[in-house]
Amino acid sequence: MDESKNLSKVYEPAAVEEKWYKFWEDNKFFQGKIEKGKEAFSIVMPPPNVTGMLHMGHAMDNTMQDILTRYKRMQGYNTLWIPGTDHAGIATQAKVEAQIKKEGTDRYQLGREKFLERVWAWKEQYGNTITTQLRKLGSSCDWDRERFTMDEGCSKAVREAFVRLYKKGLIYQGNYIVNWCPHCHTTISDIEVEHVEQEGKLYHFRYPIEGSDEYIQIATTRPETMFGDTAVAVHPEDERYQHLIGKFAVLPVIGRKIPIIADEYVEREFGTGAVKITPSHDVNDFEVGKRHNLPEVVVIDKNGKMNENAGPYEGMDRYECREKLIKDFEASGVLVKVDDHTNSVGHCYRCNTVIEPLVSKQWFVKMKPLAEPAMQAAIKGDVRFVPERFTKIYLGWLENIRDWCISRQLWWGHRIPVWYCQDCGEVICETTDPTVCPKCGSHNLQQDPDVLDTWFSSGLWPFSTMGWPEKTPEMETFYPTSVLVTGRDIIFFWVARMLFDALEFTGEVPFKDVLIHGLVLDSQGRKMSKSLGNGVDPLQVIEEVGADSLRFMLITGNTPGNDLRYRTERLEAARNFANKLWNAARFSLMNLEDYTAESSIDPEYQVADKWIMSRFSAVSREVTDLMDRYELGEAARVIYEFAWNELCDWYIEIVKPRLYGKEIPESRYGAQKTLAEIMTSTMELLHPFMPFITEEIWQHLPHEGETIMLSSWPIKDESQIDLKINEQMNLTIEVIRSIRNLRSEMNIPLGKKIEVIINANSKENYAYLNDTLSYITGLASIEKMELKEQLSEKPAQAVTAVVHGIEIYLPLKGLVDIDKEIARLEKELAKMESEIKRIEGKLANKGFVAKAPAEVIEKEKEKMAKYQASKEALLVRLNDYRA
RNA sequence: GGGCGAUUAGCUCAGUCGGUUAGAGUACUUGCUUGACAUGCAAGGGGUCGAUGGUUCGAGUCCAUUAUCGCCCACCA
Repeated sequence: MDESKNLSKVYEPAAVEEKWYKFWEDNKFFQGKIEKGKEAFSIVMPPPNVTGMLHMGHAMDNTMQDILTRYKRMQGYNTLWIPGTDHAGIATQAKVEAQIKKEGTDRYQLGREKFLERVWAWKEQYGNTITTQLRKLGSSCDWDRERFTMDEGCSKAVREAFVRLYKKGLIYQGNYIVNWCPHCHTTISDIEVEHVEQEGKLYHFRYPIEGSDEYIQIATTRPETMFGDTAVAVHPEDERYQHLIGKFAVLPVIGRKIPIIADEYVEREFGTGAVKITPSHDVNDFEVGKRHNLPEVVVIDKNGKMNENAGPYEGMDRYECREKLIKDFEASGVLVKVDDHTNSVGHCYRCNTVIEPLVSKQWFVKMKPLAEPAMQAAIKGDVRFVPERFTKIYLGWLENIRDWCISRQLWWGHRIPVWYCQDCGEVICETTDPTVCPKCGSHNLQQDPDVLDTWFSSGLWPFSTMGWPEKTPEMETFYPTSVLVTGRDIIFFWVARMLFDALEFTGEVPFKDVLIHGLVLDSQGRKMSKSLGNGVDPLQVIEEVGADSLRFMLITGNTPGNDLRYRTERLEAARNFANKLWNAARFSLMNLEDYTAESSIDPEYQVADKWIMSRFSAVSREVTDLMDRYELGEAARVIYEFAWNELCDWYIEIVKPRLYGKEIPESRYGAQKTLAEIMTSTMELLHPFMPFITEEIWQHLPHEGETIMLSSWPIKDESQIDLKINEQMNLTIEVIRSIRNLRSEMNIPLGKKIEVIINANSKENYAYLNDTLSYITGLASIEKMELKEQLSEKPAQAVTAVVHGIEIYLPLKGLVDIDKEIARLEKELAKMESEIKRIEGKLANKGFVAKAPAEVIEKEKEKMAKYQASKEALLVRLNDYRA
């Protein structure tokens, strides 16, 4: 163990953090134990992408989880925090595809098997990056239970879940309109589509009516889809078009006949009131098409290019086609006019390509039956969102949910466990790979080429990580988990899906509380993003100021659900706090070198000792309450203020003379004992927030046990809160402040010793101050002090301050400017009078006296008495001067 | 088109059940090489809590209206 003398003046986190993390991990302190009869606390980590890097969002999310986990662990819960990573289908595959592109090849040339080998190799190479980074942050998760969404167990869970849903009829295959990303070359689900308002054009075309000279004018934002038109729709009650319903329009260029139909979906006021219907490339048109049995003509292929149905435009990119078409139609007179028009266009959330809605054969999860129990769980309160307002957002989403398209045309992911018999067409879906068709006996089976949406496996995460579908000890001990901590941006993607999956497969909610936090924004309030280049790297920050400071910065001043701006000033404040703690520890250790917990000396405890212990009791209780309500930012603030203001600025300053001087061993020993205890307890209270520095300091201090992380949460008995002592110290502090203030106003530097006369003006105050006189002389740098219960003769040449009726005189022979002094006292008097007037008004208010709680009234009366006493003292002094 | 959040000191933000003289960090002013810490100490200045109306003995806090900014959701071509 280091000697305190060797502690550097400035805290150096790097070595300390590495040392302790290794110590904790090597000793398996993070491990969740399979124990019966001990209350469990469990969290599953939202799995970061396996090839990802730790960003500020992760740092905040995991700091919150770690704080809760460490807190509960110290409270004696059997604690488990399961870490893990997500295979992140599209993102990871895209990275590897980019890599092999540089080698001049692509996945199709490579083939499925070879390509997957490359992805696994990539995963092996980069998969540890983020878990290493999470360790640097101090995350106390159980690494022995680390999981990966594509490991054997999780894959088994995915398979089981799919088969169960399939057999229940909740997974089905069908030809529907889906969101296709022409760049990622796969379908994506509705929530993976980001709608962006865009300035676009509204093109008006005229289609000739068959067998007539008439035209029908339609308006569209997507001219190129006209080759897929299979009808023109008008509102059934639209008088303008009554005579055309049932007739046919003729598509320009290709000359195909399409019916004019009536459907209430059409808004008469919009455009021309006539809509071209393209069932295979528009979600609404798809619905209309279903209602009217319209054929579906696909005209845009999976690369976003026009196909053979686009006649002369075949092979063109969809936007190229649009341009060409407009030019051609302008010439041929089909184009009537072009209006400016803003509309919302769907983009792929991964690559930002404009989504092409198209009809294709995909797998879907039927949502209504799953959504209902998931909604009920929130309504009944089985699951609770913090802050509560997110319940409404969650419910709103589930209420309007549409079926979930889960098949992805990727290779990296869980392959859909469905086989098709090539001979009889039988569809086989089982938990074990089939080798023979149960219907025709054929061995010619082929597995569905697609993989599942990454979020399909994420939804199972809270229980797949615990070994479901097996009845594992983990499931029995730790499931359902206690709380889920996550960002509000993935409530739909993830939280909702875990809820309906858990209810379906385990019959229980997967977690009781959902703690939602906001985003970490840059200093200007913008989202941190790669493209903006405004992201701050948490690892660099850790390197510079340490993980503790980063954690503290991410937690303080943050409210659940709200965004947090990253500002270097705040980080510096956190770093300064760490340094402050460090130096308080240095001070303590310097003065505890000869300290032993057991001694023949009888400790003498003074007011300050009792006060700091009393304050700690109150603070630890408040912190505990705040933690239990997930008010982590407030809890951190309360500890900060206690440690810096009360402990460092007051207690340590007061206790110095007792520690330095060895003349009264009992007093010194009492101070040592209190200091040792308060420092240790404060480190424990702060440990969940700043695990490294608290461990380092704690280990140097007298302590019991191997590690601070397994010490008991330092909540004190309420009976240790001593209000009388608090009052006495507060009075002492105010007196010291007043004297310091006088010095400052009179320009007397602290170095210069002064003489002070105090007239307590009451028995009680006299007794109080008499007890703490040495603190006053010490902290106000007083050479000669005179304290009287009632001063018979008041000093003539002195400046005066009054606090709670106590008169404080600072004799300054020949230096007192009487006029200035009178002005100063008058100002003070005016202040008192205005306060008195305010309280008088309150107390004169019949309603207040009748309805306010007794203690509130009592408080007001006490204040009144104090102000009155001060006022009178001031008046007397003023009269002396005026006389 | 709906919903949510924010609006408090120059700046960035806390303020939970309505009840001290509304707080912190930072910035600012003044003075300090006080034997833990200048990443520090001491003393200060700085706020009509976005606006209006209401409920209440009492409102930063609750209700209504409204303004500005931000976010989310929604199939008007």
